[in-house]
Amino acid sequence: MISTYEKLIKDATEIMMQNGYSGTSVQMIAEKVKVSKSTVIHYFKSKEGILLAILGNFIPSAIAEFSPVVNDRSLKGVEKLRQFICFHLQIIAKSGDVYTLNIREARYLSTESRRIIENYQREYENMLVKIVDQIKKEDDCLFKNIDTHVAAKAIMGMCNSPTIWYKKGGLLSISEIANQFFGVLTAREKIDRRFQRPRPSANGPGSQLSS
Amino acid sequence: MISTYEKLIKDATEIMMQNGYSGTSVQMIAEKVKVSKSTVIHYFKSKEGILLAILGNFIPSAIAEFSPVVNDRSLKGVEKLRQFICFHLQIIAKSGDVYTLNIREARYLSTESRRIIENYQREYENMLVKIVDQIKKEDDCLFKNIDTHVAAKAIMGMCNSPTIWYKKGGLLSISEIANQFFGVLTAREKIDRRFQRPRPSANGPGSQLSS
Amino acid sequence: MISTYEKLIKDATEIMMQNGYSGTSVQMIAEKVKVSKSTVIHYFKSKEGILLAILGNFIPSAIAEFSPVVNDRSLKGVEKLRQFICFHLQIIAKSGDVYTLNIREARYLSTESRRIIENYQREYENMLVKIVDQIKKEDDCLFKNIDTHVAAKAIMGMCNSPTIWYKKGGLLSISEIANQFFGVLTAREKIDRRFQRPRPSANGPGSQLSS
Amino acid sequence: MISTYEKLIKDATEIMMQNGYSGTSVQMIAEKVKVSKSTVIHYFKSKEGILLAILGNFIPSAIAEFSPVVNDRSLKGVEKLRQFICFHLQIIAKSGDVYTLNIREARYLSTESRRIIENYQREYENMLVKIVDQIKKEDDCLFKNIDTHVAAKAIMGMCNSPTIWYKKGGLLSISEIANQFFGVLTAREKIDRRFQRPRPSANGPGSQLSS
DNA sequence: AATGAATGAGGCTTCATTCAT
DNA sequence: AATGAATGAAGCCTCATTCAT
Repeated sequence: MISTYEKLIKDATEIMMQNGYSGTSVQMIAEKVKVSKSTVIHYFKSKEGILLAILGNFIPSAIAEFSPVVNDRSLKGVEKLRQFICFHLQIIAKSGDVYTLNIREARYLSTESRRIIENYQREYENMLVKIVDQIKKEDDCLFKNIDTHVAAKAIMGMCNSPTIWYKKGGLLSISEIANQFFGVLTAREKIDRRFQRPRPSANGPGSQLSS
Repeated sequence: MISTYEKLIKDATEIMMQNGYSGTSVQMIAEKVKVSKSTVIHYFKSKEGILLAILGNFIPSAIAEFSPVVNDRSLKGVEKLRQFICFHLQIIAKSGDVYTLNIREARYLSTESRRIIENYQREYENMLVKIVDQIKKEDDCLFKNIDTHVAAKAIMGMCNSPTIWYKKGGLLSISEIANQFFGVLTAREKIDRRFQRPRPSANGPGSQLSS
Repeated sequence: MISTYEKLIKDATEIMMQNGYSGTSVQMIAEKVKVSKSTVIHYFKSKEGILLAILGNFIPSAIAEFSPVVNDRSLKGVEKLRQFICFHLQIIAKSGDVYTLNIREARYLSTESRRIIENYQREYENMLVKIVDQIKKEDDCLFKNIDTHVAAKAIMGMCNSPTIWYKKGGLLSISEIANQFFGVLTAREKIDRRFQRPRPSANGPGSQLSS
Repeated sequence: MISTYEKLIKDATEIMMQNGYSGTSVQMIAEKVKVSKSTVIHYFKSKEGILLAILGNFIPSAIAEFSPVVNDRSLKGVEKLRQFICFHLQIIAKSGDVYTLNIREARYLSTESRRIIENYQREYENMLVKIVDQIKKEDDCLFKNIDTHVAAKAIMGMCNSPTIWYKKGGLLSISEIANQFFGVLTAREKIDRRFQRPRPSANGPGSQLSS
């Protein structure tokens, strides 16, 4: 037997992720859960409270789920990155606008709520920061000379973009998109090319970036 | 002497870019321009009309401004990408959430409006598609085996992310962020390349990013 | 102690019957009942909801009140007609534009609401249809060769006309008007009747109308 | 070449008859005539002015058209009634809510406008009053002991009712409805009349109506 | 734990009208 | 003759929230 609160959190998450904060009304949640508006407020104190509860529930559990990968010493950073992208995109496919939801609507929130939310997000993003750091240590080309936090922001932005355009049943599956995103970040010259004759054109991107 | 309409478009753009569509009220615009709410509606018919007018004004002129770069036959694709990122980030720094504004709030719009907006966006994004295409032809590692449109989406997502976190006067300037984003996408330096012939030109983004 | 809802229905009925649907604002009702506009909407969901509630309350109870007469097997159809006219005109005198209110303003209503209202009206009008039918069977001259439904429409139109011109305290009382309307429909030749066999019942309409 | 004013009157009439006074906006008329709202007001001073102009145009010309029948000394009153019903129903079929339009919405009008309109209507209705009067003199059963004005009101009400329910292309044509309405008012055929002078034609409303 | 009653603030839009041109 | 600019008033509705039960 699922408690009212659990159902509330579950459905509120779904609705808010899909409609955004200001696009969601207390009424919408109440209807979905089949309780009264008053009951929703009763549990969460306010609309902000709903958001806070959702994130306080969602983000930590997402972190808990993915942390083992981040902390796995046997994995290369690049592989962790690949898995992170997969993980995040699956969340988006399932729940919608999980991650940006908040800040994007943060205008409407109290300073206090904002701070809390930003902490959650920082924590989540921190997983990515660690991964990028690891990659920078292990790989001699990826993210070279790039600020780790900016890189993390960039990757987060990329990974969140499907919230806008991804549609279930589209041409590409989520895992295909994940692979391609990974490719955008990591695709590099293949090993065998090192032995190919020097390329006639020297001003490829690589050349521009090397000192 | 600036006409009411021009002032309306100008201020409405500013307010909507900053507050998002649903975060903006007709009243807010009216107050800023110092006309009555009725006057705002008089010019735009409806709130949707305001959005449409803004985008119909903004996006085409952004396209007009950047198109020459896209079509410049003397430029390498990678350089165009660098310039695109700079261009887009400057827009964001100046106007805020120009590009995603729309779709993100698209839920609230009529199908018709949505179609129009999506067309604008497609046109804008198309510039990036062309650039990625050119890069794929010229470069043998970047975007290899990646669907051009997915790559464009990925880059757009990355480039739009500062709408969420960028603050004027932060640690990094917009152009620094732009350079780093560019680096995230293109840094592929490899040990063995160090032995390739030195390039005559040392400036361009590469120099800024290398240590 | 009368509940807010009851007061709301009561006053809303009064105001709407008098001012018509579009002539009535939610504000007017709120003021009369001394609650806020929000409260009115709280109870009825929308302005249409008010109309629906009024009619759903009013018409069925009017039908319930008059049905016994319609179904009374001991009464002649003509007598039922007389009573119907009286009944309907009394309603008009008391409540105003009860019956036509709706359809006349039906333009503004959703298809769904319209359907509901038309059903109410059909039910009400059906009482008249039954009466006309009975008359056609019993009387060898009234409504001969006339479509029952058209006759009912005609009579309804006649009976509703006082909504336009009737004023309390005018020259004619409601019951006088009712009698005259009845006469318009049923007055028949007198002279030749003198030669007919005496009718068992002398208290038909004829007796009331003849001098 | 039709003048703007003429087109304005023509289209405004059509729209107002169909939508009622408060159901019609200046904008609607402007759109139909393809001029600006200002132009509409320019010609009529105000929305009330539109109504007044329409009625001042419409009703007198309707009276002018039908008066010859009313004043025709060679026609029986009953025949005039038949023709009046036909005439009025044809107007309704063509123009909609011609007659009741006004008073029904009269609430919203200034006292002055109201007076003017009521005069128009009285004049129109007066044709019917005259007809009823004539019938009362000629016929020994119809409208016996009925107040002439009440009878006229009753008939007007009946004749206006199709504004509510008549739909072009319905089961009954306008002229059929007219015939049936006429029958509702006059069908008084009696068995004993069969022995009065034989009527040549037994079908059609005429047969029912001849004395 | 759960809810109905009630509300104030605000939002978008319609509308008739005035005014200057 | 015809119009665009501008507006104030009003209308319906949404929404988050408070309170008493």
